[in-house]
Amino acid sequence: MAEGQTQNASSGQALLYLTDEQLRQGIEAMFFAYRGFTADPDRILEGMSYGRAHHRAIHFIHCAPGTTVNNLLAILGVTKQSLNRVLRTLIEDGLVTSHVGRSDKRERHLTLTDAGEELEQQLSDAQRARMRDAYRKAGPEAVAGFKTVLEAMMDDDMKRAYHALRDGR
Amino acid sequence: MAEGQTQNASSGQALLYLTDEQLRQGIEAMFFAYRGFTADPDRILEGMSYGRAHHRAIHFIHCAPGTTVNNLLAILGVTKQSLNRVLRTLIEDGLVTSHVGRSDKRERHLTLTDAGEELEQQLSDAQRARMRDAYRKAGPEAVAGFKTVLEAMMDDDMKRAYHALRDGR
DNA sequence: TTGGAATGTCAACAAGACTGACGTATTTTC
DNA sequence: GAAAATACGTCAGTCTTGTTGACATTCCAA
Repeated sequence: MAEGQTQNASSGQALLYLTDEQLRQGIEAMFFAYRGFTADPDRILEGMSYGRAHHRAIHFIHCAPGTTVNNLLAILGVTKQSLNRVLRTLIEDGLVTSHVGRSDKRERHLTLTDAGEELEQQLSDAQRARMRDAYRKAGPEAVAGFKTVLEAMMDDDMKRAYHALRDGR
Repeated sequence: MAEGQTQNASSGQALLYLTDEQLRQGIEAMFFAYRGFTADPDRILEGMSYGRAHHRAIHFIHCAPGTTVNNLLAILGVTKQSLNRVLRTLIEDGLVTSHVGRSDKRERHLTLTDAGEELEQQLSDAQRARMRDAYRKAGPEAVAGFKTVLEAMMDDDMKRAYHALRDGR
């Protein structure tokens, strides 16, 4: 408790950015920013019987076409039952296709159809537009810092997933 | 569509950080980092019949003791009915007190009890610990950039709420 | 003083997460 | 070749957290 104070007293001016108050500000910034981050795609999705869960699935299938269900599960961090509900509707609606694996026939490889790609574009255009504005306002140094801190906040296995996606492109 | 390309071609090297690929990376970083951000409090809350919604309410009541339900509503961005369910359990369990307003008897003023403050400490200690680690790893310049970008991502009314909280302390 | 606006509560419902159990096909291991 | 492990799908039930709609109370202004 009162770790901020301890930090503060023991290490002087240089670590002022680690006070409890500064951390609390960061926490709140994270909360409000995440709301903005999801607001635009949510708006698009609402009224078309899809939600944020569908968006996430579409996003990562787009990034890693032909990925397996298990793979997607690990990235999204949900149960297969939960993912299955989402995938089923996406497949029924013709946005995603599921192909039996060639080498391992137990696996299902997921890909976006043309309609799926179209929706993905629509959603990520909206999300990127906000991101681009924020990046432009903040400038390249701020963006570099932004990514550094975000990466430091991740759990190790998420960091792995993050890098796997990055390097896979 | 393909705005990233346009940007790229039209403005040369200086704006390379605004390519679609860079933006996509930022989006994914935001997704994975938010998971880490909520993981520790979630772990504490699980099994005590509370969830993230309770955490959020407790957090902001702690920051602005005596705040009204309406006020909290605006900050959290949910419906009053949704907040009410959460508040009711917190009040029943003796973590929050609700006092009828003196000047305006329609209002309820919310405060944390000692037990509420205790839980708040426990939760925010966990969340701050992760934040502090991330901050320390990233360094002060990165943290400054982090906050700049997050603020630029917020909607205007969230930005207002964010600053109101900051300045109120 | 009366009608509209604001504040908050109760009830019912939906999305999306979870667990647990089970079935099937396929691959791997012994 | 039989047994165990893996990958996937599904049914059923629960929980949290969001939503609307209806309603009571209180305040304020015409």
